[in-house]
Amino acid sequence: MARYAKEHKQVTRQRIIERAGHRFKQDGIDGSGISTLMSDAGLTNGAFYAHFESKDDLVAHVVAEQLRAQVKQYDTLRPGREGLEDFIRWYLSPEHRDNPGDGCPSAALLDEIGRCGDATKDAYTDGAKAILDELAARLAPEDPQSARSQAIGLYTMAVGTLQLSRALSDRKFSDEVLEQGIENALAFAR
Amino acid sequence: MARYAKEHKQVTRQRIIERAGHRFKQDGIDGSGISTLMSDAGLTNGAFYAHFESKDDLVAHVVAEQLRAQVKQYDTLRPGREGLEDFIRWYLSPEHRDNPGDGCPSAALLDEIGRCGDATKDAYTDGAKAILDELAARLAPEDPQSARSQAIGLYTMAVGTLQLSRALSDRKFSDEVLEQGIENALAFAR
DNA sequence: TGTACATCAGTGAACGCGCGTTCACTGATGTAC
DNA sequence: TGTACATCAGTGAACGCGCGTTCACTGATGTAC
Repeated sequence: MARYAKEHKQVTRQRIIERAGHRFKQDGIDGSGISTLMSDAGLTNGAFYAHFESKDDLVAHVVAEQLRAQVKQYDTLRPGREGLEDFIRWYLSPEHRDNPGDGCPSAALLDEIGRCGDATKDAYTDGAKAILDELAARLAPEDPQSARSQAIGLYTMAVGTLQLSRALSDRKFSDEVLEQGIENALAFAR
Repeated sequence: MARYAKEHKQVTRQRIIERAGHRFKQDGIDGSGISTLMSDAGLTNGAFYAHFESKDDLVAHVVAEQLRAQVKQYDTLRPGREGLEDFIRWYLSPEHRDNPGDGCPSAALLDEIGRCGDATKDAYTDGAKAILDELAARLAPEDPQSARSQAIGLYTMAVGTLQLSRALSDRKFSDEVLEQGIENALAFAR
């Protein structure tokens, strides 16, 4: 092995975290083994413990990173309520439904996170607060209290709708759920 | 072993399915092994394959049974919209949040079901249709089209809210999510 | 009425496998002299 | 300038364990004679 630049190990660690995010969202946390995760990052299983204390430790960092990425994604939207509509239409699209690995971590992993340890739940809690703040700021900057409530309703409805659409084997029904979900979310955000 | 009445094996099978429902909702599907499931039903691991073809086969039957039970539960509510309010207040209660094993299968397992095979998704799809029909009938019997859309919004928001509350390690924040969720759901169902 | 046998729900040990984790080792590089 | 050594990210085999699954067996009962 070559002797690398100072930031090399950090870069590798970041790559593991990002690829693991994709894998977890696709196959679930319990459904993703260390060997697969390391192979996704172009490494072998043995190197894992040079980067993380345990699988739980990785999971907590992945969850934090995933929610951070989702907040960042909001910056690419149009400002204010229009951006919120963009978000809803992207979130409840068939493309998002069919590509969980590239999508929202909450939709892919929320019930599994509920069964994780404190470190992971702490990471999720921090991320969720940031996401709800971001949504609330776009909903009603002048009335923080009702905006917060509305943000919770909007986000939970979006997450639940996408999860439901993914659990349905009837394609037409699944499409209908997404379409009605967009109407519901747009109406709720109004 | 005693020689049993004709329905004995069916009764045992049903017991396995019901206890497995509780276990799955508590520990996840991937998180529940055959030995544990059989021990929950008062049996040993070897008997499993006299009742089910495979774990997947059990999962599909458990999902079907769980949603059937949830539809049945609606019969215990007051009729019409009032019953819907009872449902929302029960669904988004701290008791429900803290006892996933006795609660809603969608909140506990929805994203995992999305990663299951066709048999399980088929079972979920049938059950979800029945639940949405039940909710829609209570929302607006006179306008089936908008009632269906509203039912989808109400159910997905309830599921997403409960999941979110379970994933938060901050108790106060979790309580707040439930309380705002009740307000959101009641407003949405109106 | 008594005995040999068929039934069959359930037992429990074993199968190969992949899990999370550990560890002795590799080998390309920078550094010391 | 050349050589011996320290560094350290990464390798890959191995650990014990629990997974889903298989199977020879058990033993209490009903039935046949």
